[in-house]
Amino acid sequence: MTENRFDSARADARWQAAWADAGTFTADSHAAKPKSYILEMFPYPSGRIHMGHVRNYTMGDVLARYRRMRGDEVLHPMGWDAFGMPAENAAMEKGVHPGEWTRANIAQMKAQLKRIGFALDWTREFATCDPEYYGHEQALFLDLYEAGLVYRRSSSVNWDPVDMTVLANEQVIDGKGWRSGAEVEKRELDQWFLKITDFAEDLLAGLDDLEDWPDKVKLMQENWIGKSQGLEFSFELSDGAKLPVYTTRPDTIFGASFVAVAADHPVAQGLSDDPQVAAFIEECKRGATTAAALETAEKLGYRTAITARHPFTGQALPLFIANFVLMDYGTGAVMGVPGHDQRDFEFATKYKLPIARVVAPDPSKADAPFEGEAESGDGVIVNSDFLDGMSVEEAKAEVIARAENAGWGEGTTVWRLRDWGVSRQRYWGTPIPIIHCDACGIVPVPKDQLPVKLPEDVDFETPGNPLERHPTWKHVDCPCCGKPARRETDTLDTFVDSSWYFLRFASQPDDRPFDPEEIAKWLPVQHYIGGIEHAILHLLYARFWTRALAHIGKLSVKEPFAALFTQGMVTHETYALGDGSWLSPDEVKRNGEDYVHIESGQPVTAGRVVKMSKSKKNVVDPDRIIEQYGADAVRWFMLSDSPPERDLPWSDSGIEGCGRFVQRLWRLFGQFDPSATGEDKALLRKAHQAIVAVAEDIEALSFNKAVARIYELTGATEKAAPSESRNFAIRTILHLAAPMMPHLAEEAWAAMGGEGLIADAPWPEHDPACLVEDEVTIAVQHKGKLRDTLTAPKGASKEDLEALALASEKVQRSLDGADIRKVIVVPDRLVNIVT
RNA sequence: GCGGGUGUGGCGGAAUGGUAGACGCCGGGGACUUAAAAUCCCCUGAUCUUUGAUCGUGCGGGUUCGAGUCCCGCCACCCGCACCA
Repeated sequence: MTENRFDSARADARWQAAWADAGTFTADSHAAKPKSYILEMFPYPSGRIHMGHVRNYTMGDVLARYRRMRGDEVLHPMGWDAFGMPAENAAMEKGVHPGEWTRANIAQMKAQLKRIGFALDWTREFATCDPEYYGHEQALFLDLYEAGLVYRRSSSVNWDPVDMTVLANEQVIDGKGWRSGAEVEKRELDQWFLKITDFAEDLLAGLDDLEDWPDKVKLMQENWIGKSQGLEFSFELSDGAKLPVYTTRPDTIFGASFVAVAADHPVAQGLSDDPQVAAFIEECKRGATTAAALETAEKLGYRTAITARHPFTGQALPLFIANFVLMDYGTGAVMGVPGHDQRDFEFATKYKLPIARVVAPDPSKADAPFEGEAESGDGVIVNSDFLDGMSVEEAKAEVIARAENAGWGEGTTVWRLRDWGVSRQRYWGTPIPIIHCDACGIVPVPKDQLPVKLPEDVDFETPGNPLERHPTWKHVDCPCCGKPARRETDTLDTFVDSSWYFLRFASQPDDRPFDPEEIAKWLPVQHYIGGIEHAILHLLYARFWTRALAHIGKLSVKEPFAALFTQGMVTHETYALGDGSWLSPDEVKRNGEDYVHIESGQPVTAGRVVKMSKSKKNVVDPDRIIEQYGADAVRWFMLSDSPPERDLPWSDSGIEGCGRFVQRLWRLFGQFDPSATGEDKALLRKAHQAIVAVAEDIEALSFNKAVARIYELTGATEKAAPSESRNFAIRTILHLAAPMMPHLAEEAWAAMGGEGLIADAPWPEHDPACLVEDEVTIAVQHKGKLRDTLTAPKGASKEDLEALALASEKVQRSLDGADIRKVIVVPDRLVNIVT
């Protein structure tokens, strides 16, 4: 009696061991083959692999296995983004050392990944918390420091009062910390910065070359970098001072009716002895923090006694302190042109300031009134002296030219992008390799003393930075003068760790961070796959870091990721009890149309389908599913149905279907019959068509379509009678499905007596001659509707097709004797009869 | 507010301007079985006067012999940014 069920538990383990023993997926930098670097964003070792990881890594895995079948030497590595706050939180909550906690999580998650059978090169695995890794990172930091791309300054920072740490602008969402969700405060601290702004222009221009990045991501980066061009010029103030302002609309300068500065602008601060001014400044600080408040915030101003002299008309414009002017953009001061800027319009309306028109649709409408809002669109300049009649663009250039000639202003570019603050007042991160000496100032740690290792004996009893409190760690002798000095106790933002890990995967010498020549063999990454949530932060930093290293001659590549793919999330229905508490899918059962709580029998409300998250309890544990259905069924599910960029709704019946299909294929593979003879031309054609189509689909990352093709070919093959062609079709399915269901494929390959591992077998060749159809189905339309379908020989003439169509009984009935005005024939496709 | 995306059966989704709904899931019917599981077969957009016809891809127009697809104007939802001068 033959076993006719595929035993996934046995097969999964067997083939995972076989790949590991053979070193199948170990990448060889010296191989003569073409190289493919397939990379998925490495995970934070939070404790367990979740379905989102499984989906992400399955996509990369299919690509990696496919590229191997296509003859490439593939680098498909995995590692751990291992520094970060959760480890410290665990330390505080459970009294376990962050390193210990992290290592245990890594061990667990690695075992989980292995059970899914990913084609990973584990020989290159590392964690960013390995001293070897962060030691090299410290060396790179010092390289950038020497190149002048790192600096320290006191600055107002975003302080997260819950996590007790500094956040980058990018980590503040709606005025709240991205992790803790706590309201962010402002604090003055000495901080380390990376000069990402030096590369603003280049980072922006580089986006144009990233053809295989989603437009959405490029646009988000473009907006984040925020280039704007305009005029910076100074107003002479009535108190004799000069006030620099920045405007992108110098063409509207004759429409200026006031000048405004930010509440924290020096001019405003200079007036703060006046209690009214001080009170207004306080009010501004209180108001504008959250997005919700900003949306409805009224434009508020305080009119000072100072006036500003208009550079052309000499008119005295009132100077306001205004709540809508931002200190950290441009110069922190603006000229107010109410007619052509909505904020200025609202402000002028409230404070009864003149609203002049200086741009009009055409010169005859120079005095047209405004209809309740500013007009920021294009037009012709009016009421503006020498600018009258010019276009907006001409006028901009003219004003800039005159300002530059007269010396009171110049054309400038202003960026939204800020330098990257990398200091974190945290223990579990890469120590910044700097020593502070009272005599010598800031002294880099000599490279031969790297890595600066984190001390192991730390306590997490009190919030804040344990490095600061450590009894000995920060006390060192100055490398310059030998006198007692202090170590920097800040650690690096973990985004630094993930800004170069892809380089270390490609090349990992002991004595330096990487070898540029070896990097050049693999980079840029051919497919980089991860979540859209990294569209700005990680991806911009990685692009910057790579550029910065290229800039100082450490690298020859500038763009790390040739193609980016942002995959959708794995979602699941949510379940809630009447009191609003969430239930996990295990806790509910279906009762007809409704759900009930298994334990209490209470009715359960099925809610929206949203991203799986612990807080909503709508998670499904991959391990449990693998145990039940095997790795291949889970992998297949991750690839089926939803296009990869969209969300994938998890369903129990879906995974059951995948489990059934694994068994169905296993039965079909068992029908491979070496003694069968004869040709089945139609099936042969379908098999060859599938070879072409599945390859195209995989290359386009349309895994859902590749899956559908395999289903189709499977269905056709099952129905076909035994023949040599059928054997070919069976073998074809085996190869096409191998990147997606590798364990089943190996097991069947071995059972069929295939040589070696199917993981090493090439992608099947298609025969173009077999693709050609000899018969085609022709649609016949009349009055724009389908009336009949006919079978005709491929390549039949227009005349023949027309005659065939008119001979159809159904067509004749539809025509009902009407006069035929025109017949349109598309060869091999359709006949459309117009009456 | 600005920018981007999406909208197709009960559900996930297919469809170079050329047979809308491939493929999967759910559902219905049947076969096999003492019974069940498993498996296999058939049906499965809506409506109607059901050998057939009409309607149907968010809504309203348009181009075309022919529109899910192209153009114009809306609507809804999702995502990103947000007082950026």
